Formats: sequence, C-alpha cells, structure tokens
Amino acid sequence: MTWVYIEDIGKHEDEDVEIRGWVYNKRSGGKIRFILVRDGTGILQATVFSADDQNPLFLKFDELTQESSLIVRGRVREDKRAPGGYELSLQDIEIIQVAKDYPIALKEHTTPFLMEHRHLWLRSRKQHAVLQVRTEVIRAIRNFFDDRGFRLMDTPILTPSACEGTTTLFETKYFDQMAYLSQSGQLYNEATAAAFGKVYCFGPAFRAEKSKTRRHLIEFWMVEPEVAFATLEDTIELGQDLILFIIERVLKNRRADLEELERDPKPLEAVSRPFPRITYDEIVPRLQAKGSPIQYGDDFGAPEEGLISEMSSSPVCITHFPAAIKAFYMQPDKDRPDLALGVDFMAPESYGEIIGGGQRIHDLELLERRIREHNLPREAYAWYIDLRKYGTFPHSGFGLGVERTVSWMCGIKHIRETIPFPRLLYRIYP
RNA sequence: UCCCCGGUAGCUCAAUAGGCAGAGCGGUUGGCUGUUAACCAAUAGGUUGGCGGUUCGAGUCCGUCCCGGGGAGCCA
Repeated sequence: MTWVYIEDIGKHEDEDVEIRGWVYNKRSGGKIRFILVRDGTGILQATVFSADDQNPLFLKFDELTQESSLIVRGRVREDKRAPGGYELSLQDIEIIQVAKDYPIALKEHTTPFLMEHRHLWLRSRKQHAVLQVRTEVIRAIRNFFDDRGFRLMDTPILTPSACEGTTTLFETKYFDQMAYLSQSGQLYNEATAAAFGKVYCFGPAFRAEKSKTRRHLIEFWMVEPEVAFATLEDTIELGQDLILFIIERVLKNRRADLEELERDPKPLEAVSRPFPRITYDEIVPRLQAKGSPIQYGDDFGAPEEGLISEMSSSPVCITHFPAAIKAFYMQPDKDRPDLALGVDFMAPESYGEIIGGGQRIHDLELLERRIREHNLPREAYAWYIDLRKYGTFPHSGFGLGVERTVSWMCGIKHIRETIPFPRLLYRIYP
C-alpha cells in the first residue's frame, strides 16, 4: 500500500493508501469512530463504522490517545462532512506508541505554559501555519536573490569584536581569547561584495540587549544583501522589490495557512510600488502634527513607528537621518554632511521597522575619522579599512528581519511565535 | 534596567468583608450511527510559588525572595 502525505490526498481519491502520523483528536458516536490523523502536512479524518463493538479496529481505537503515533491504512473517499473534504475509510490501524498524558489539550492555554512546551506546541494548527509561512518567506528570499545573480556568502557567527560597536554582545571563550556572537554579517559582506559584486548573507544574529517587547528576539534571523557600486536609491529599490516578492509568494502559496491564522489578506494585497519615501527632515514635523513629542535629532520610538505605519498601506521608507543617530559606517549626504544616506522601511499595520540599511562610507579618511569619533578599536577594523585602501567603491545594502516579516505576513502580534524555538529574555528553554 | 500585572487540581479559571478549597476541560468508567475543541452521566484529583510576619483564624492582609506576563528604552 502506498505511503502518501495528507497534503496530496486529493490525488488519491478511491485508492487504498497508508498515512503515517499522530492522533490529533478522536471522537466516537455509537457505531462510528473518528480519528483525526496528523502527518505534518495536514490533518485527515479517518473513520471506522461497525455494528460490532468488539470490532478489532474499535478496540485499537479505544486505546488511542492524543498524539499517539500510528500508521493507518484505508480507502480515500471524498466526503463533504469531513474537514478538508476527504476522509479515509479505515481498513487497518497500526499503533506505534500510545502517548500517555499529552500536556497540551485542545483548548486555551497560557503563553508561559505553551512556551514551556514549545517542542510540542509546534504540532498545533496555528503554530504549524505560522512556521509554514516562515519557510515560505525564507524560500522566497533565497529565490529572490539567487535569481538576481546574488552570491550567498555565509559570514562568521564567532567574531573577534563588535560589528557595530554599539549594542551589547554575547561573549564566549575562543580558546585563550574572547569572541563575540555576530550581530550582523554586514561588515564581512562589504568584503565579499568587493570579491563577488552582489552578495547576501542569511543567518542568525545575536543581541544581548535586555529587550522585552513583542518585536524583539535575542537570537533572530536576518538576510543582508550588499551591492558594490549601488547607491541609496538602488538599495531602496531592491528592498521594495524583495518585500513585494515575499508578499506575492506568501499570498500565492500559503493562502490556507493565512486562513488558519484568520489573517485578512487584504492589507497584504494592498501593498504596491512605489513605496512612499520621506526624509527624516520631513517626517519629524508630520509626527509632531500628529501629537508626537519627538524632537529633531531623536530616533523613533514605538509610538512614532505606529504613526508612520498609519501613513500608507505600503511600507514607508524613511531616509536621510541625522548622522548622529546612525551607525559609524553610514555615508553622509554630499550636500548635507550632517545627514546619513540610510533608509528604514516601516511596515504597515504597526509592524514597525523591517528593513534598515543604506549606503556605506567608501572614503578612507572619513571612515578612519568615524572610527576614531566612535572610539572603536582601530586594530579590530584594520581589515575593514583595507577595503577602502585597495580599490574602494561606493556600496549599499540592508538587513531584513525574518521574524518581523513573518509576523507581519501572519498578522500575529508577538514575534516569538515566528521561530521554532525563540530565545527570549528570561527564556532559553526548550 | 525601569514601570505595571500575575502565580489556587495536569490545564483554564472562580472563591463576598479575613471564616469548611470550587467549576469547566483533560484523566478514568459507562452511554450514544456522522462527529467538527462532539455530547450525556458517574468518578478520582489540592503543601493555594518559597520563606517570614499580623490574626482566634490567611488563597485573601504586610514584608521579602523566586518564577512568569504586558509595556518602555535599544534595534531587524
């Protein structure tokens, strides 16, 4: 008998098939028994009907508990009463293990309880749908860059010093010296961009910040493209194309998961090019007019991000920030050297910043001055400075946060559900 | 790090003004021919987060610690 996956069940109508999986739930009604079987790709209702309550299949059914593992065999039939439209008329139940006291019931639980059982919570429908969207988003990102001729360059996770020198770093021992977990692959990618032209890295980033909000993870995934000779304008276009491509893929391939999540697709369908662009100089008075206490020179807080996201149904691109509030490597505007050629993409529906990037300094002397001004250890940046010595080149790039993007796609408020095992302040188990 | 909130049965919660510790779900047993988190009946299940204090009496009031949740700052 052929082993098939539930997501393909429609192709096997009226055939005898085998499903290998787990009991999602079961019900009985006199002479009929229902098992909802889960195999990782979907849930299928399997039925047994018999007038004999000593029927061997009934006896096996009675042993089954939630999340017991089993193999079921039977005939696939279309039936409107079954969830999903198909069901399996059971011929055989092979029990692998009867699970005892599965902790997660099919009802409401609190988040702390579910997080404590994250390894099992992943099996539930909603979590399954979110992570299906995550894999789609990641696949879309890889396809997008691969199809445009970008080279994947894996940057190191163990680094000898701070990439940006600002945020708190996780320290670890590296034999007889110290090492730090990477916060970003960007600086290394500026080197690979000089070798390959257009590159991207895609990996985890670590921030030892004591952040405790729905938008922060201690360990998160980020994709960072870097393009030699690209300007700020080029990088905005690239970010816009990437976001539109991700949305298109999610809407095309993960409709059923969005439905499971009760995510209204309309706000995603409404995203269109060009994304509105506004400079920092222009946005500050507009925020003040809407009641924000922001002063010129301040960075945006959560309330400001909310106000910005209400301005458009597409992400809003904020550019030309005061150099003082941005990273040391940001290229200044040639007419207004107090402004940095950076861009932040603010997602609609209050999902906040999903992309941060811009043009990097390529002038050797300016970079050396910025390193001094930020009190960064010159020796650690010697290789980075070399990039400006040996054929320097204007270049730009950005970082897109995977989990923030997935939360936005799914319409869920807390980022912790968008990664299989979130690392949070006060939570590193399981 | 700061502000706010919470911790009672395996889970989700209730318990008047300080006065006998409760319900639903899950478990177990029985019933039901189409269930959709099925339903009906019965049944078992408790060191009220820890320590200390006030009181004749504390789940309830006070102190302290632990654990968690929400928000801020910072950022993807």
